[in-house]
Amino acid sequence: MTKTGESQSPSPAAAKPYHHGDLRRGLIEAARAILERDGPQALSLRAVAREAGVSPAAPYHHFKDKNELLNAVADEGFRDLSEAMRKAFEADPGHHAAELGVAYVIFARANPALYRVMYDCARDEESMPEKAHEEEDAALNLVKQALIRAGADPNDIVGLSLSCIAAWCTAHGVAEMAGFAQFKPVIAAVGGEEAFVRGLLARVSIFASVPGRPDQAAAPAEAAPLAAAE
Amino acid sequence: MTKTGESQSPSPAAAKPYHHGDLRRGLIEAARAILERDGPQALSLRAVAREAGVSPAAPYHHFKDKNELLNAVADEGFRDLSEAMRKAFEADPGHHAAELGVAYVIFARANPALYRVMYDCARDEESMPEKAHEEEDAALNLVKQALIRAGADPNDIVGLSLSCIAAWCTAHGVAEMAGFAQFKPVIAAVGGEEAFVRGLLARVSIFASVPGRPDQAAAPAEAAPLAAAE
DNA sequence: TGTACATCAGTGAACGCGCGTTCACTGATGTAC
DNA sequence: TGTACATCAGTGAACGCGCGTTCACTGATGTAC
Repeated sequence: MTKTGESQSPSPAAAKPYHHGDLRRGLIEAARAILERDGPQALSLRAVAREAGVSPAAPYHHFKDKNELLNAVADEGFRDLSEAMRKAFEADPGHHAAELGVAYVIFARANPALYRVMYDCARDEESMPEKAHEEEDAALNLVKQALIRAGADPNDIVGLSLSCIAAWCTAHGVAEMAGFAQFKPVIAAVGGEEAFVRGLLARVSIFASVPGRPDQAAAPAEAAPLAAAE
Repeated sequence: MTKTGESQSPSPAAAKPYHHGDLRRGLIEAARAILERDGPQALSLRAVAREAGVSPAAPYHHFKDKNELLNAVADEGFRDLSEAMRKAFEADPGHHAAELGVAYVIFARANPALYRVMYDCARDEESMPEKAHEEEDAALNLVKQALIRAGADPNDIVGLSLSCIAAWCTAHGVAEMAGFAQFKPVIAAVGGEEAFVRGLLARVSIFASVPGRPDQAAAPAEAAPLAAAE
């Protein structure tokens, strides 16, 4: 972790020094570059080293193994996602859950391969770094705040958890499927992907009876606001 | 595709004949066994051949390459999923969309590795077999029927499509995330996974205005700007 | 019914590949004196 | 300020592995006569 580079060498940095300076950082960035360019299945340790311009053994001075590098990448992803959601939350005076959902999906769609790595890390939780868990919790907390603000009962712990989880699941589903080619016509019809995503998030109520109202589920009027929307 | 086996040989089948009888079938079943037992990343062509008790080259008499085998497996998965949804639909006198969602999630949760293969096939659609597309369409049609039955406007093509897609996305999200370890406490609190899934599907309305009822639930104001936004 | 033969579904050895990881090493850094 | 040296971050060659795929082959099947 020696901060070299500018401290000693006045050379124009063109000389590709033996020491990298901050290879840990460089490797994570290389990994993200590969994800963006070639997708998740191209993300091997060797490819990352190659991308960073370093020998295949070099990463082992910074990460125990491939998994640890993956975790670091996912970790950073969760931080970025959480940050994006926080910004959206603060930018919306009403602090609506929907804005959090949109921010979530937009992030995932802008970084699909990274998102997939994050998801894979989240799934087998034993390997999940605690930092990522914290970011996840922070994001979920925003959702909880939004729901309470919208009138959810803060004392109904289980109900509130269910609502947060449901929101998360829906956002995940939309994030993963929004890019499906077969949706292109609909996306075009509603005027672009963000409108599409907002439209989807706005109508997940199809499954639900109104919470706290056991009567009726997918009510007749459902389609009406939809039709009006476009 | 020669139907051998029982037609000629009265032997007790213990003798492991040179010809398999229906290796294509056997390979697909072997693949599903591997998926169930070892997960998706264990699914190599060689492993499938091994599982089927056959040399690594044998599958090439039945599938052009690994991808074609994968497609066949996904294809069968889509058929099974569609079938499960159809059954649930017919078993429910009210033909509710929620029952379709539950059936979807239960299938995916019961066959997580298979579901993942199916999803991967669905995502890069160019490799998607048309048979699978048909099954998908059939399943989506059930959802559409359920929504229309619940009062959706059959003439609002785009709105109906959006609703179906939203339902599908939500089911996908729930299916993929229901197994997350961090949800275990909530699952226990609501009395098991099916109750959990039903609870989630029942409250996806958090993103939405209440169908046909602008009051209540997820803040009235929230839905309005959303709907207006598109 | 019996035999010759084309067809087909298997075998098993081999190919080249990229992978994760280890190893002994070496070049650069920065600190103690 | 100058020098000796411990520390650390790199190298590059090598390991064993399992993979997808190809190849020349051979054993079994079923059909034509």
